[in-house]
Amino acid sequence: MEGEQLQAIETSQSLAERLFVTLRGEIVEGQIAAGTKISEPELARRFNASRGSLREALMRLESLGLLERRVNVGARVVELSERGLLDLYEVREALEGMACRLAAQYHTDEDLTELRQMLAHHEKQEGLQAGQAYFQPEGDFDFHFRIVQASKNDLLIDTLCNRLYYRVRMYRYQLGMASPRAKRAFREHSHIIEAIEAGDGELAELLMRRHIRASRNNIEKKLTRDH
Amino acid sequence: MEGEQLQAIETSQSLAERLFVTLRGEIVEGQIAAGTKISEPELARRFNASRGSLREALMRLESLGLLERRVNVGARVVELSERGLLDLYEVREALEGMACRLAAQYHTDEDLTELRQMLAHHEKQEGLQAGQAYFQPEGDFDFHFRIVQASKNDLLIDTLCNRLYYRVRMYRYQLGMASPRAKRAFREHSHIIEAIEAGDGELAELLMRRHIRASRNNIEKKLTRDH
DNA sequence: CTCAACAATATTGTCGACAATCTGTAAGCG
DNA sequence: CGCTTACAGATTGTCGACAATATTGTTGAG
Repeated sequence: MEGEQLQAIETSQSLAERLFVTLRGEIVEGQIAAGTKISEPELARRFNASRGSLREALMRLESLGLLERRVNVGARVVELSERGLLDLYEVREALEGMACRLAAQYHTDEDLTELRQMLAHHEKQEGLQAGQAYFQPEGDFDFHFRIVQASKNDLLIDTLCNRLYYRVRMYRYQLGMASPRAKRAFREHSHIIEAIEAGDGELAELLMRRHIRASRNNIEKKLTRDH
Repeated sequence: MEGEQLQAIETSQSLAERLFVTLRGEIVEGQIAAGTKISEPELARRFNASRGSLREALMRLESLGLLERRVNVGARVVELSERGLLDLYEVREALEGMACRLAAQYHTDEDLTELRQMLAHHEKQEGLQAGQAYFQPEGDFDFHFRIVQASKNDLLIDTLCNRLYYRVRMYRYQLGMASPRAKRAFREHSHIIEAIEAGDGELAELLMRRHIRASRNNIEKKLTRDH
């Protein structure tokens, strides 16, 4: 039994880094199910890596909030809960709202160009979407990602893009929260960009918060329906 | 030359954990200066620990944003910048504002009792404060800490209390940003608690954001004065 | 039959050594 | 004289082995 190859395509920086990226993907996409107990020796053998390198990857995953580690017990993939998802949206509302406020003030011309371009691409895809919102989630993702970049606040960018968003994607993949409100989301995105372009930070923040809260309410409703 | 003892008083969970706590304290308080290059072998010898255990501590410090690590180069204590401090306050404004909104809705009776108690203690100390705002910073800290706890949003609590606040304290210690606006801060704290008690989340958020933004403006003014 | 103490097993925490990579210095060349 | 290139030293990345701890299964007493 051979250890498997882990993405040789990546610019291989360090083994631990590659393990981290690979495992992060598998956890986010659910190939390693939520709540799973992680066995260090087993995973190490699987990738033909030492336990040390693997442990480094695990610790990074922990700092992402994708794993929970307890001393002398081991690591488990984080459990997905309704409460956790709703909490996440509250934090996003606060953070992305601020990102919009800042983006309205500090965005570059390039930021706006890319945002508009993204929106157009978005609209085109939406045209041939008749019930199947397949690529919508990733598109929505790019939009939020790009807005945050425009805020020019490195701490904010890091917190959202390198931390929370992986958790968001994990929930989307595994609880399948693809927004069935694609058309509405598109209009909201459009208005947000306009506010940013107009330099109206206050409005931009308000719209983004309302946008995210609408998603949250949508989820909350769906969850209580399945109760 | 003997390796030094690291807080035996702590409930020793694991060596790496203790190393982490110790180093975190030294970085926050500036005993290990900002921008310092970290030598793994040197620190390992200093604590009579193996490099492996030390590396684990370093990685946790990195995830706190207190260290920056680059592959095959090593770790440096993060550099303190004016921009970094202002960024930090923007994120706090967003997050703690939301914390207040949630606290107004979800706080327990115990939360309110502790907050009021803290405020009273705070007021008493302020009486004998005539220019020396020594303990003020920590008191202010406890207040914000307690508010966040009352939000009952685990992700928000973790992000602020286990991440950002260490960075805040590092800036306070090393750039000495003890608020010279103690009396005013006290009144603002008082009003925030009242809003939370009244269950007025909207007002509580507004007041907290204004409170933090006032601190930020204060800092910004001081920085431009020293230009 | 249930519960508690104990032994066996497996897993995690810690360590020291080796290999890969970077930094700084000095020699060679244009 | 300045720039590139080779070398030496040191540091980081990776590995396998040992010790400490938790978990599981078993046995015996009540």
